[in-house]
Amino acid sequence: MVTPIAASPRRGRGRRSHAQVRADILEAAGRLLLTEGMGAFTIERVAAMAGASKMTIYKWWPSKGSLALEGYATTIGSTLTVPDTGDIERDLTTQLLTYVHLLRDTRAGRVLAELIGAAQTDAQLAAVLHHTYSGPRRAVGLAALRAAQQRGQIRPDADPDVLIDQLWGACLYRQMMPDQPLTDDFARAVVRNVLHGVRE
Amino acid sequence: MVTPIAASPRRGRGRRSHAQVRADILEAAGRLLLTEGMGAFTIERVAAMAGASKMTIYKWWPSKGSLALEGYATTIGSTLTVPDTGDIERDLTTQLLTYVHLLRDTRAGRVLAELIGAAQTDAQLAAVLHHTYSGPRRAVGLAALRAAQQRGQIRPDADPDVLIDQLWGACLYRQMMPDQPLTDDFARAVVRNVLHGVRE
DNA sequence: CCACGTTGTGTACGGACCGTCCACTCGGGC
DNA sequence: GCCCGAGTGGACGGTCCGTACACAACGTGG
Repeated sequence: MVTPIAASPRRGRGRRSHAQVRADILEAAGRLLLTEGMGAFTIERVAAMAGASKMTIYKWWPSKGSLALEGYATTIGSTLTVPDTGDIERDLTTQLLTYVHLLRDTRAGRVLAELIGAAQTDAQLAAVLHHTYSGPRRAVGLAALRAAQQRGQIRPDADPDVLIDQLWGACLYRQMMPDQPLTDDFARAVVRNVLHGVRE
Repeated sequence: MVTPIAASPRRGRGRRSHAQVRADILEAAGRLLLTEGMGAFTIERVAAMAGASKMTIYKWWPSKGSLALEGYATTIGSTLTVPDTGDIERDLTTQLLTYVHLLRDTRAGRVLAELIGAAQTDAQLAAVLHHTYSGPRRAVGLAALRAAQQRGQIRPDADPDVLIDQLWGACLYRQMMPDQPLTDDFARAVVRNVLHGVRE
């Protein structure tokens, strides 16, 4: 038996409201995910923690992955900082440092890698992940890059989408395939390289 | 019941040699992995396909992931092409195009993403993956980049390790987080950007 | 004010795998 | 030719999946 999270003692075997049950389940999902990671994330355990029935969960979430991601999004929230100082190098560095900090220093970073990993064998999760996470993230970066192109700070023939992959993708790669440490200097170097080039 | 792969009919319930059993298991593992993917990869199914006992597998491989990866490596083999024309841009492009081709056009690409995904929740697999895959891969790229630095084609203050992540990492990111297609032009643009920079 | 439909709960089920254990049986080394 | 190491079949308890069914509260319409 796992300790239920319901703050107020469950009334008899009564019935919580639609919204309340949903909220309890999502909170339990987020908590389990952040404390024990995706490897221990199980629908049965979420149900037990939320004091809910598995049936209820299966009724509202199509897959384990989608529940996990929604629980993640609910408890973490997405803090997409969008600095715009007019200096693209400065702004990109700020954004990437924030991203590196998230990946390296918070539980959310670990969990994000695990979610992306799980999405490789869970098409459901992959789709939700695209809508919820990578889509918005990419959009924010694209906006900054396109604005810089308008201002003439970035060559007009450069494809902003490619840059996104070279910036954020590089960081995520270090997180998921860690032969090398993910440091602040790495983030700065990534921005510098792609802006100025390394060719002699 | 799954069709056993043993070419020669199993003799009674006799015993194959150490090496033979190992080989049969690895072949079965590789085949299962490439045909059905990591989602369907199960020790019990590998054992059934190889006509072996689960015990034997557990005796030699510490985790499901390590068996999967070794099966993968055995049947795919690693074809690390190392062109060296003296022109770093040309060589990097060649290497990356080969990589993109592997990721996009072969089953091995899909499986590789699934393996890296699984490694996010399987420390065993992560370790083996580092030794078997990402380490060597990085070493090959590093060699090319360092040589180019020696030749004065790349700025001496640029960190080759960072470049690896921006080149290969970017491609892998598109494979695992596919909001955008992984094309040949993408590979070429990635190399171009990081060598020449996109700053106006 | 009371029956009723809606909605969630408890409980149980068959199935798939996991990881482990034991009894048996070959084969090759002595 | 005998014996021990190594592999096999089979079975076990455990966890989790996904689903089914009967029942209990709630709130709403008659």
